[in-house]
Amino acid sequence: MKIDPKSPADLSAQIAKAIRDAILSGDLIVDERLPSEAELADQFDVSRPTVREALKRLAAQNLIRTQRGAAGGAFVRRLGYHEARAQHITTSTLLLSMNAVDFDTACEARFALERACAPLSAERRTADHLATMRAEIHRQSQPGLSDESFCDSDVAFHRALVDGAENPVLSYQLAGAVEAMQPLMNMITFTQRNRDMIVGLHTRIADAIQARNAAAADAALDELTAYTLQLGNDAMVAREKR
Amino acid sequence: MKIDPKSPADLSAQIAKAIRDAILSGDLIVDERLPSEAELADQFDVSRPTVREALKRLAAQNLIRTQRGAAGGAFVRRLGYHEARAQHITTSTLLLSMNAVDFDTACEARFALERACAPLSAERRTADHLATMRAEIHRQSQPGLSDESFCDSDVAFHRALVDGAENPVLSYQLAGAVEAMQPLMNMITFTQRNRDMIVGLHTRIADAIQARNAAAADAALDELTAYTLQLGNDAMVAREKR
DNA sequence: TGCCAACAAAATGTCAGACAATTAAACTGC
DNA sequence: GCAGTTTAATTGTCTGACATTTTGTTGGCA
Repeated sequence: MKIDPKSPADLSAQIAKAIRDAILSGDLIVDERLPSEAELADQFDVSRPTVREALKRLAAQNLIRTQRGAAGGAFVRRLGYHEARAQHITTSTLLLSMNAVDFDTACEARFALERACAPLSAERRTADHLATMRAEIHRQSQPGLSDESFCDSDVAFHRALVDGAENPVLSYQLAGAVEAMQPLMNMITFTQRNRDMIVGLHTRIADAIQARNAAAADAALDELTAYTLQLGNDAMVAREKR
Repeated sequence: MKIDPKSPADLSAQIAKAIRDAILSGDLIVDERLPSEAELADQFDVSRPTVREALKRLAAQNLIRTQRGAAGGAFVRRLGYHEARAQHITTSTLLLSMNAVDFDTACEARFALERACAPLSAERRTADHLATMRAEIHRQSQPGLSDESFCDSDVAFHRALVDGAENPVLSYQLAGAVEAMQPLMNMITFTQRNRDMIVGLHTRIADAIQARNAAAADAALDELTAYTLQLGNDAMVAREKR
């Protein structure tokens, strides 16, 4: 691992890159301890604060964790599904919020991906997944629910649908699409009639998944896609009038 | 923005979180300049190195960029598709490589998602997308191509397929699934017969997309999924025998 | 007046050294 | 052998300084 002190890039960025590459290439394996900050400073011929900045960069990317104390130091961190999911959601949310992605595009992407999971979910869903879906449908039917809570429940319902496919990679990928949509969905004000319609479609989806009927689930999702798009466009129109 | 000096968490982590929240909540908008390091140190009542560690954390997440010089400082950065894509791919690759995800699971997820894009791509693909697909098919047919180059071309082909849907959110999401699979695909040694088979299926897919025939594209992708799974399992068996 | 060069100012990048806090391991006395 | 204490290693933080880069300003000169 070498760095170029004459490069225009920050030393701490170069050091971070060198270590990151070592982790990605497998030179450093999970739970392996990196040299101490003082040793790294020696190796790269820089000061300790510079090394620390590099380590903080890696820590921000969840690549390492640090421990204080005698046997402490920086350790290569295992990136679990949970952290990866959280990172993916953050990135996706930021991408949507900072780039003025229109509702239609995000919505289309989300439902297209979700429909890819439905057949697998129909095949493999457990009783647990069904129970979660039913519980969320019940929650969505409660009168006096705030728009935010309704959206939360919506996300939970769809997450159960995706999880039913029993494929953690799929769940991870979908999390970014579904959860990142939430801020956009939250801009919609749901009338009671909207909610009844959505709850009805959710029920049809849950029924289809329970009956292991992929085609019926796909049809219901198709209708839900169209309805959501319509609601979003109505909200846009109302927003512009205001 | 406040921090708690008695919290067990690092001060730099707390400061980074405070600023990150300010960006995510919209208190700080794109291209806005943050206070200088010295001012932040004053505000949070910590030293400048601590502030710097916090800023490096944010820089590692592509949330800010820094400029040196008189009118320099830290600026809120717009997260573009390109950076988001790169981050997503890094996270996905790491997730797959560090968690011993089995080939079948990753493969299933990838092709399920890709099949979700095929109908849209059949509808909207431009001549450019088709040309890229044909070019990659031609490259894959070249004799003497290394396994790595073959995989690269495979990724490029599928990327063109996904891009054909003309939905940047879909392209972004799919990048994680398709590109992160590459290290796993690279473990496969392709015989000439394998390649012929894959090129044939790719040709059928390109033909279907060109004819705007979603059903035919889906069928070909289905066969490609099954064939890839078989190749992967063969490779696993060969690996264990060794 | 208008332009160019030199200089000053502001900001980040880097360094050195020190001390505090925390933790595991070594040691010591019983 | 064990419990309590000490010690050493390591990260976390602070202070102060200097280097580097960039911008703005100011002064002189045509």
